[in-house]
Amino acid sequence: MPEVRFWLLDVMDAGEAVDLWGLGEDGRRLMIEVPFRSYFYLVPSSDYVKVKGAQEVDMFRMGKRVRCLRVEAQDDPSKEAEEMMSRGLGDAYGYDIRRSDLFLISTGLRPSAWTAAEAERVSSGAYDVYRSTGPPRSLEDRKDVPRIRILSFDPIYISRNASPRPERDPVAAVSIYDGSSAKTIAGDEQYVLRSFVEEVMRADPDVILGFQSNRVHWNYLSRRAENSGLRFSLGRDGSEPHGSVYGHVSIRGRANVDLSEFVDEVPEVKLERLEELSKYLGIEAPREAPEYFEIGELWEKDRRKLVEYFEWRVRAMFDVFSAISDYVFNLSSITGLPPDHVLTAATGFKVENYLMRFAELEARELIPPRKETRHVTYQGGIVLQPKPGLHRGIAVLDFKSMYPSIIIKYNISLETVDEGGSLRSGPPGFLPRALRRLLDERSRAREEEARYPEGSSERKVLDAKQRALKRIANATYGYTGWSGARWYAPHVAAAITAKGREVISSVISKAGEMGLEVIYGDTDSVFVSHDEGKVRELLRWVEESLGLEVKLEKIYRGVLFTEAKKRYAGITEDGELDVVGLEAVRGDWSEVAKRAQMNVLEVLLREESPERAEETAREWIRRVRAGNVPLKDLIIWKQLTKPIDEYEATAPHAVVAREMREKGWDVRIGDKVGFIVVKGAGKLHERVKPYFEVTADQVDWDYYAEKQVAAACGRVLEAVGVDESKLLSASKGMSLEEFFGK
DNA sequence: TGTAGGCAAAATCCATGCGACGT
DNA sequence: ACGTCGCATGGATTTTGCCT
Repeated sequence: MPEVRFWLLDVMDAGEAVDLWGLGEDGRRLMIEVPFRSYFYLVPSSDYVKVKGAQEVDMFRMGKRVRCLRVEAQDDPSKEAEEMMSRGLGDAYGYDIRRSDLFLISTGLRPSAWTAAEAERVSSGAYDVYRSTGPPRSLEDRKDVPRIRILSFDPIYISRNASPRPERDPVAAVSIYDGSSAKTIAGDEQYVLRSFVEEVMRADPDVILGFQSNRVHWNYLSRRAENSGLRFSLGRDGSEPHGSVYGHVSIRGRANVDLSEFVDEVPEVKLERLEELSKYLGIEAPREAPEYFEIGELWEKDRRKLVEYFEWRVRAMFDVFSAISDYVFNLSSITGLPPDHVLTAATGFKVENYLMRFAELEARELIPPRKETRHVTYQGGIVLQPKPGLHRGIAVLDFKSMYPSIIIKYNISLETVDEGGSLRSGPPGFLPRALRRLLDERSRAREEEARYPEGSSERKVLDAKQRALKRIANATYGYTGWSGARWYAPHVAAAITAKGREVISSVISKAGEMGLEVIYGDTDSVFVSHDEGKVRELLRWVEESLGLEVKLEKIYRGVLFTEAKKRYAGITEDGELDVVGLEAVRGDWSEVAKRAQMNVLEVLLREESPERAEETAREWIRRVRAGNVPLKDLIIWKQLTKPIDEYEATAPHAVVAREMREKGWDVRIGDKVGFIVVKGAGKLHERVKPYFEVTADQVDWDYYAEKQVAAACGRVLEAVGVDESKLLSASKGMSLEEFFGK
């Protein structure tokens, strides 16, 4: 029988079989049908329990060997397993895993990686169809990525002074880009939608890129297509996009990637906009991008400019994808989640999918069913009270991957921690073994990476791989404390943090004994006076007596602390400024306050002149009082974290969101609401307006001077003995009213 | 379809107390 | 003498977004 080799793109449930979609070695696209039956394990309640057709197998439960029955499901494994349990036949495992997931978990096939299968060709057309004649297997050693065809798209909807709504507003145009030239299909809506479908079928992409496509566009376009009686055939087999589990949209035979979801992987990007993401990745973005509320107007007044912008967007999506695709594909093959699902899936599910694969394929550990469990909190890391002021010559030491290392070193796992929290000795547990594999693979990737020349594509791929492995390893501790996890184990999470507190405490005491001054510390880090010899000795001591790796992360020429934990700013020997936790790095402060604070910190740390820093702050306050700041620097962005009507307190951003909703703007959970504070009486929430409605004469400049700029600057100046009130009073200058009022 | 806990800060909420005022 | 209205005050609560 001939063997077909292909790069696995997606898996689809097909009743008695699963359909594997892939890119063939010969460059042709293909679909292979593989027969597959769902199955689950039953730990029988007694030796007399028999299940027809079931196979006896040895598995492990919490590290203990158990005899199990592997039961092939006739139809619905959940129903059949639950029925057996209710009849008292035993406990069932692995019955609530989606078929396509179970297929990947049990066969060890990896999406976004090479696969081989014995198969016969059934038909040949736009893509080849095969039927497998033997079990497919993963080609673990093959690491190249085939040439992938990509198409990006971005639709333009038209509505005036409100968000477009699919039941009302038509699709005016769709910009697309296939790597050669961007174009925009415009005209009558029927024509636009039909041409879009034709373009997709003609380009036949493996990956379709969009921004907010899962949340907005597929639903919008599908509804408009339905509305005009058009079949929206975008799948390789001509099927329409369909809602998959949890808000993700599936397009058969292609990977539907919503790039906006990548923002969750990058905490540095504070606003979920293509411009922000592009800038972060070093992709050129237009200096003045139109905002969503201007689109309707621009379509009427300056269509050329609008189209130019949308064509920039589809090209930028291409660039974004080429910057992140190695990472996405690696994350996909490590976790076993298909490339279009892996960004949509929350962290916990990424970890869980990896653990399930490890459980079934390597540990032979039974996979517990997901159940609703009450959330239990437990104690976390130690945070030291910082010594306030400006310190010179400070070394920052931190543990390398502290929690993963602790889990492995102290063998902390479900099998080794009892409910009381005490540790038992025993063979390496499930969690440590699963982590060990991730970390070993990561070291291998890093070693291999070093063998390739800087800038080579191999190096880039391996770097993406090691980052993806680190991401999963670091999230594993948190996973054990997540009440939604299959392997939810708060006592295990608590044992991990307890060990963490123990080791960091011993480092702190040792540093003190050695005569190093400890300035601050948080969870896995300590800030100490930088005495080179002693620091080196301390590092050696930690590695020898604790068996954990600590590194000299940074040396600050100067570092500034206030009395607050988790907030500081430092300057390194080579003049690089770090700002941590302070307003300047927060997404919910106005740009003017952030810039002013950053400016003050620069003067404080670079010039070490509190006087000049104070003067800098005064200048900013004067500028703001004079109203000499562009409006966009006054916007305060806050995320809507729940439905507008569920807020117990009258939060300013919720008030603005409600107002926007009433005017027809689509404001949803997760959206960031931008507002500006305007003049007026009463509470703050009575003086806020959507940022795009505010004019300069309405702005409450005093609010920005006092509650934003002075507050942010005062916070850092307080560390060098300058009082915020002094900052305000001296620069305020008495108004005439105040003067005569006295 | 939610990795975790620890933390700062702002705005709002709410109980409390005080004085002024009317009956 | 008593009730209550308005207002200030200060602590508790709500909310967000950061750090590791």
